[in-house]
Amino acid sequence: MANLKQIAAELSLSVTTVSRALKDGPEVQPSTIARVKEAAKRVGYLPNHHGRALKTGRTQTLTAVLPMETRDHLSDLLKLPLIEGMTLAARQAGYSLSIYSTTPDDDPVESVQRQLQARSADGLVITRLVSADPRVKLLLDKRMPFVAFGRTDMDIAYPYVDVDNEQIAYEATRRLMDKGCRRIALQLLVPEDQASAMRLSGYGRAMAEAGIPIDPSLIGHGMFTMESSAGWFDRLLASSDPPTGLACANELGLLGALHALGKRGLTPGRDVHIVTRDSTRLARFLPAKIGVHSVDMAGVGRKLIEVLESRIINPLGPVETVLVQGRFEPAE
Amino acid sequence: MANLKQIAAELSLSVTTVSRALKDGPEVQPSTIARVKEAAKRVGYLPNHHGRALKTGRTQTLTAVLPMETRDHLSDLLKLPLIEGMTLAARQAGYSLSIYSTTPDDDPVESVQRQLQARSADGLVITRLVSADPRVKLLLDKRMPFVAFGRTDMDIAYPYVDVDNEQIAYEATRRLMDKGCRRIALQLLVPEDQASAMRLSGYGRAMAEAGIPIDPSLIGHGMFTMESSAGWFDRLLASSDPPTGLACANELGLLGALHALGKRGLTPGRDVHIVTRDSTRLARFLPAKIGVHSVDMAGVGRKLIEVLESRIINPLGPVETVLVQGRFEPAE
DNA sequence: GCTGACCGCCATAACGTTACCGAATTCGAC
DNA sequence: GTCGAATTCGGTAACGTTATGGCGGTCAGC
Repeated sequence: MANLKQIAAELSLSVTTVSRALKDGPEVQPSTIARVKEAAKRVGYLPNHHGRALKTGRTQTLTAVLPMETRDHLSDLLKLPLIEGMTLAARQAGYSLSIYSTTPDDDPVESVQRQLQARSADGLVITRLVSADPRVKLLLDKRMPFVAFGRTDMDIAYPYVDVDNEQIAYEATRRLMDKGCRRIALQLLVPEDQASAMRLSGYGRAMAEAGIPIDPSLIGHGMFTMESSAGWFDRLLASSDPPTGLACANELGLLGALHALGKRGLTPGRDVHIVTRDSTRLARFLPAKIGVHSVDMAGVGRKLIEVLESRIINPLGPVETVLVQGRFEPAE
Repeated sequence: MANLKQIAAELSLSVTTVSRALKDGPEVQPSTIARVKEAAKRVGYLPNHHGRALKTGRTQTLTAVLPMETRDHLSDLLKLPLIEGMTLAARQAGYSLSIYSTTPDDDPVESVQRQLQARSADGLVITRLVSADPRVKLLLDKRMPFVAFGRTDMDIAYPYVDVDNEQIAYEATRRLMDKGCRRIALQLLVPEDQASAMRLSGYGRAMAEAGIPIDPSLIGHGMFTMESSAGWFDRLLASSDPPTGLACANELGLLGALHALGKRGLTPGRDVHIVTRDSTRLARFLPAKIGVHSVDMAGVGRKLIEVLESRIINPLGPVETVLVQGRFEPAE
């Protein structure tokens, strides 16, 4: 409703001067700036987002592309603190955050293409990277500021924030070994997923150090729902040589595994040792002996926005990369 | 990059004609429409969001104001399917969804004021309504299309989607009674919260029907974290006349309660009967006997967007209100 | 053959903002 | 007293889109 023209008319100034005064332009007399700001406050002026965006080409919005693992909205719970961390940080930096959820039916590359063409965001957050993720090259080519949550194994420099999945998986495996486990099961998401690859790598490193050969049948893929985790772990428990330790992919994987254990009357921490990621602090509240490590996902969200923002401000600056460590609960 | 002017120049048409052709304007020859559309596809034309918004006053974005219960990102988990349901429905309707997270420090009314002044959204989703919510009147006055997730007890017509908390709490309480419980504890969020008020009402109705007087000491407020729930329930269990049944506020409340039970070596389903809401399907996977009922939060999200959309299209149309029922797991 | 209706298209203006250039005034310096 | 520089402001144009009035041409009706 209130716009520059109205303020200008009221103060007998030009629109240009009002615009400049509101951003403390050096070409405007201090007394005029004060008058303009007072009037702007009085009429409740807020700059029109679209007028500004049209003129400057910058939109003051960021878009996060977040994949849903399944069609029926059973997503990894750590997304919630991630979203909340991102929106708060974005707001603080003067941006608004748009969420673009994609289903497994959506092509990830096409989703990014859409965002590129619509150019309605100043920057993009992409997640769930795969080993040779074509989106990275695409966004770099098109010079669209972005930050990745996750890494690729490509030999290109690009800004990312990632969790040190390799180290986390290594430590998780070591913890299970400390409990005496030698047959250790590992939950992963999709094999192409870089985070899963890193976790497998950390798992492999710990196993190699201990001189334990890796049994592929103990490694489960597609563990993003409680159902798949429960079914998979149930089959493992029924095998002739069941695992004595388990490293879960996330809270959902944990709950599925607990379900399978409960069905068989087994007790976690006694019959099978379990370590899980727990960014929602859910696992540590369960009345069961479970080793937990957590990653501050809200912090990751904030960091993502920070990196993205500095990328937007200075697209040619140094490429920031952040590697976030997990925090393990002290072993009892 | 590609805009109407380029297409017009390429086809030796006017910008006006191209614009009309792309929306199948009746004033344009069918053959011209075909030519324009072909060219648009070829150059990868997508309408500039801000140019259109500036001209038409409509932005094609919706904003959902979502409060975080605590400062440290431990929010009610049902928000995740809610967000996913909303973004998908919004995308399908041609809108993008912006998330505006608020902390407990933010004033809810001021948050809405901000959105109003910035007028960068065509519609608003507000949540966590209180009994006499000033936001409803404010938005109605300013003629900003909105939909509420939750209700007030004000005597004004406004569009909302709500969960039938009264009925759910009634049924939950009845279930606990069927198990033989008479001392039934109830978890609520903030007392001003309308959802909590409804749950208290349904609880009261069931108790009255059974002729059981209500013991205020069994009703806990502020149960949005696992910690608060655990502490509260632990104190209840330590009392001289501990509860034998518990109706949890949500998954977090449940986990807190389970924690308190576990600490004392008590077993849910035997020592204390528990019923909980479970929109993430988390509770039913726990290896514990817990009665669960769920609300399809993704469906609620979709419904919210549907109602909001029809509100935007026809602001003077009938006020849609939707009451979503919970679904109880069959009692064993 | 003239009128009027209609079809298909164009030119212009406007949404609110900012970038750019230019103009008016003041002031100090010589 | 003249000149140039600095200060302070205004006018114009442009971002990409759509709404509006209008304009030439065709065609049916009388």
